[in-house]
Amino acid sequence: MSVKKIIDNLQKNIVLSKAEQDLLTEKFVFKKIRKKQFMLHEGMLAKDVAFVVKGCLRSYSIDQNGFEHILQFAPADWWITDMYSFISQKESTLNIDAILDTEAYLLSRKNLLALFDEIPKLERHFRILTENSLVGSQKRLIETLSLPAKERYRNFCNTYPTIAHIIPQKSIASYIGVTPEFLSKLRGNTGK
Amino acid sequence: MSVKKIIDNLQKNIVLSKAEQDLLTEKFVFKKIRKKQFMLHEGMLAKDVAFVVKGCLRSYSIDQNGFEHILQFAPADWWITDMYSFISQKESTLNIDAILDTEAYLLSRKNLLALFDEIPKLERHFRILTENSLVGSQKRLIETLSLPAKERYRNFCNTYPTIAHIIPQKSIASYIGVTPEFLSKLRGNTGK
DNA sequence: GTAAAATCTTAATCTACATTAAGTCCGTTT
DNA sequence: AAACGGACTTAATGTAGATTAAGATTTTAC
Repeated sequence: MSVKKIIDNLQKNIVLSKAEQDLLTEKFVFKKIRKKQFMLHEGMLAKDVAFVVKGCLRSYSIDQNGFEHILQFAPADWWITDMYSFISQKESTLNIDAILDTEAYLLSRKNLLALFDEIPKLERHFRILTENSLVGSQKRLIETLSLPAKERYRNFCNTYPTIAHIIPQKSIASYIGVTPEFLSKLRGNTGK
Repeated sequence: MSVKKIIDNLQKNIVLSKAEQDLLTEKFVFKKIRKKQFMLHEGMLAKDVAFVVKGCLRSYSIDQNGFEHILQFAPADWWITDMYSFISQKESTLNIDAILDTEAYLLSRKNLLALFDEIPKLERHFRILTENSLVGSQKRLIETLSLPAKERYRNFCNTYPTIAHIIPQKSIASYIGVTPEFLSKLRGNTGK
């Protein structure tokens, strides 16, 4: 079963006994999310964090003018949620939906916090996970402030090689912060 | 002594016994960093994380064209380091220097990791700290992608009310991602 | 399998912000 | 107190990327 993928992910940072592995896996709920279906709607509470084993989810906000801005893609082996809502349990500002047919394991905030107390070293894994997310977010922020669109596109392709040629280009445009028309022009130039 | 400020900061998320407080505080090193002095140079290792008790530090990168991009300000009660270098112990991509005469307590990576093992609940505090930083970084990323410069300036003033009128305007411009000339024009419009 | 809808491309025009440059107002240094 | 460099302003000109619009191509739905 693909529960193993979660265990493998956790064991990147910590070692878990068989008993601990069992305790963990029974808290995850398997779910299929078909293309265009939502895992989280803006204004709801982010009850769960998802670990994707197949397909791809994305998180995004919608601005005053109705434009989407994609914060994160989550292909296989990535974690995704609305961190703000998940940790504060206040209304989310993000939407999360599937851009491909997706399979994921969901873990509720309540169960995660309970697991932190039952398996203290689990807290280490999620601290490290969050540290790495922070570094990634800061790196992207600096890039957004300092690099022109063409290089941000190149960086996107390096960060998400597995989905760069599968997902719609307008999603990539929304992620790197340009219009689909402009991205189309950029790609036309280089022929890539 | 101002060590108390660190303890107060930590006790926002966890409760510490007197013994634990003592164990902690002896690991922190007090340091004065005068205006324009560096705490970290690009290419060095970020050995320490700093907790600022007075003044203000900033972290920033310098792009290919020599322009500065400020990632974070750290006035009193804020933590600051180059997270990438601090957690990976690879060469930093950021500089950290003082924009005001500053007093801070430094904690080395080595001592922090030792403390995580000696006081497991400390890991919780830093997980939560990192979670909040991540939420802040993601919020700013979305804002950078979706809001015009004028509103990003307003948001800066809300995030850093204590320093908005003390630090040079060119620093604010570098943080919100515009030239000093354009920020000057923005401010001229509203008279603020 | 075909119609409708969504996505992608191309091109003309427009705008938020950058660049350049010149001048003003500091706070420091000597 | 003069001289200096750094910070801020103003204004003319330049440009990366937005907007609008129209057609071409691919995907989805029935």
